[in-house]
Amino acid sequence: MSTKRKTTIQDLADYANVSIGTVDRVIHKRGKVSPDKQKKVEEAIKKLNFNPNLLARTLALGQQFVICSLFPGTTHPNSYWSLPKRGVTEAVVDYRDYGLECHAMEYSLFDELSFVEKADAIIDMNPDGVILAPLFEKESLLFIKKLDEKKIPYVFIDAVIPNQKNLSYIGPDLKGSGHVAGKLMSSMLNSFDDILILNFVKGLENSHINIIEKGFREFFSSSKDLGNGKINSVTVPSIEEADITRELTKYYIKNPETKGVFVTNSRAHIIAKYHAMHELPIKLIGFDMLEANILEMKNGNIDFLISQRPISQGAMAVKTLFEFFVQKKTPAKIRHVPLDIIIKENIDYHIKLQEPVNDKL
Amino acid sequence: MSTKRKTTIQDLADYANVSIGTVDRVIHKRGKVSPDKQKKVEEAIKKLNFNPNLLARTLALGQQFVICSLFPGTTHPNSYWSLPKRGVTEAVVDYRDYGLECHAMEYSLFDELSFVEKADAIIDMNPDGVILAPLFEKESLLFIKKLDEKKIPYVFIDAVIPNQKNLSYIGPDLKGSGHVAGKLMSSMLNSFDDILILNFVKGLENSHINIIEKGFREFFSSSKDLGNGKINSVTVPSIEEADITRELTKYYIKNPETKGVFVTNSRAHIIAKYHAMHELPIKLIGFDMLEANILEMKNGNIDFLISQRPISQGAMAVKTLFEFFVQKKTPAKIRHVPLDIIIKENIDYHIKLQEPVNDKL
DNA sequence: TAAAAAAATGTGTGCCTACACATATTAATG
DNA sequence: CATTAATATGTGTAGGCACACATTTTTTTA
Repeated sequence: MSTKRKTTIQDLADYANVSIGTVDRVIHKRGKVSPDKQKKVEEAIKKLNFNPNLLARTLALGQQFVICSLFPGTTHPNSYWSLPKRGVTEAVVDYRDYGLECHAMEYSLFDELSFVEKADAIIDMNPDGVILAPLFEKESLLFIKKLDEKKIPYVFIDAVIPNQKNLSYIGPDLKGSGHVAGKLMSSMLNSFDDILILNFVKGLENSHINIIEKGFREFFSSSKDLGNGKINSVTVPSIEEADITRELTKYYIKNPETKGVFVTNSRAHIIAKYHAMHELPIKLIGFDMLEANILEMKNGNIDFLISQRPISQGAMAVKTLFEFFVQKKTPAKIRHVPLDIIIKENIDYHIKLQEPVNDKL
Repeated sequence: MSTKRKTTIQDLADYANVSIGTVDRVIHKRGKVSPDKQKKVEEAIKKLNFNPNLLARTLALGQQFVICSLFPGTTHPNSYWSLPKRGVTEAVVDYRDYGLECHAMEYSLFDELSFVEKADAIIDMNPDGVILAPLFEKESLLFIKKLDEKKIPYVFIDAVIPNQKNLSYIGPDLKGSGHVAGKLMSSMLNSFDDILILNFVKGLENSHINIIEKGFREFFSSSKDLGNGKINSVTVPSIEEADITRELTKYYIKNPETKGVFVTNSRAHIIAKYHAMHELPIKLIGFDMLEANILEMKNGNIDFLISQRPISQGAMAVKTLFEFFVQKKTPAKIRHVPLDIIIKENIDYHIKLQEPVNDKL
């Protein structure tokens, strides 16, 4: 099956009776072209509908882009942060032939110093772009100040520090995720049922949590028909299962009428197991499709999970930087990922999508 | 920022003390290489971690791929089928430089003959691959028989004819979508509430609808605690608003206790308007993020929409064919898209994702 | 008006691969 | 051992583009 060839610069040159060198100067606005030929070439570009071949261009330029990612380390093999990381890795493969390379750096969520160390290492590496999950706000600010100085573009992922010069933020709308959780909770409960909001503290995640909780409460307060029960929030200053269990027991003994729990991070599975063990018919909503959460959802111990497409986030971040480098595309400053509502009945399709792609060659 | 260059075939040649011609023969298993040099080159590939540059390869081959899509025509500007079409178009742009070209064909959902005509046109065109929405089963079977004869690979999208030689099916799990709808409905209603399943007929969609309805009923029958109310189904043999309204009125007068409606296609917006007009507090679940459905959801007249990522479907189909052509990747035969649960609170994020990408260059 | 300077335009090479073709090496045959 | 056949190996070119450099044309200056 043959079809019309694509227009090349040689075609333009022929049309305008000039050499490809002149065409090239026009295309790249390098000047040194007489006005009449300039016009003629521009006419050719329009008339022949010229689109430069990105492949050939890339090949000719032989450019090399190095980006660094700085994410929290994956404590468990299937923890949340392995997912954005996966998205980055997969996207980098797509752009490998275009000269893109990525160095993945990790810091510990329990150690600000590790963040600083890795950040410095990135600065030393002098990359072309950075993908950053700015969970330590203070340290992140110091880091991006250096990036700004070196004019290295950076993309925030998953979390955001407002009013910075980041190229883009790719992640959830935290308040919106609270709204979604509120709606889902209200659809399962009666308006007078009591609800518990459960926060965990670790590092600087606090500020985020507050916004999620705010959104959740906002949903109920925006309607007089809803949320006539109590909505309490408890913050457990630990992510240890023992600590959580203890706090939970304390709370439930005091508040036996609790009908729904909203866990503002990815650890709903711990609560789910607790509910199952104590045969508590309490509705449960949490975040993220971790292995453990998937299991508890399938066991019927989690009713809704809200997922923020962590893999897509990673892939989008890479794509954003690449398009900025190669095509000078300026992305939207804020790009909220869809908040996927996961239930037992549709979770398998989402898992399938998470699975690595098939064999090569 | 400089970094180690990527390994080229020249590097391999140097390492193995042969010419690039020999390297090429090894890479492409063209034979005519002495065993010792063969081994040496293979060693070089491993040691230098060689990955052929897809860009240079594509450029060198100068290959041209032509695919055709055969979808139902878009009756309204924002109808369902404009979305997969959008996905195809956008993906084709991504692969344009790789020599991919797509001819979009459309048939009328009310005219089998138009399908046959376009199908024949595609056969005449002798494309390298086809993306097909096989909504007319009988005619589709004739079409793919011809495709099989000509060894033209094809991908089913949105709908599937079982047991064919299609490269892949990309679309929803229909029964699963019924399960999801069932779960969502049950979460909103009491177990003894009456439910109406609403089907519309147009063309051969019937068979699909039956499966969706089956899934919906299956969900309720699988639990003794649920679905103790009546679950009736009505099939309206038209998609005209007037006809639908009449049938609905007839039904509601006979069944005033109806508490929930499940519309098995994308026309929930019509029912939504009816409910609003008559002030009926009936829960409503439908499919697909059409403009009209989005509006009614925002108005509060639709509770849940189930979306099957129509844009992704189109994009995935293109990607599948391309990877099959270029990288000989064999896709999974069935790829069910995630069933997105859309509510008023998360619809905006999904709309944003649907919007066309930003400016170029 | 010739020479020098400036501006405009053209040419050639590299990027990496695939493939046709040319050449070199080895094996087989009389 | 010379000759042919078979096999192995090397070379050249195309593909579209960017860029450095060479060459031509025009303008300026003495």
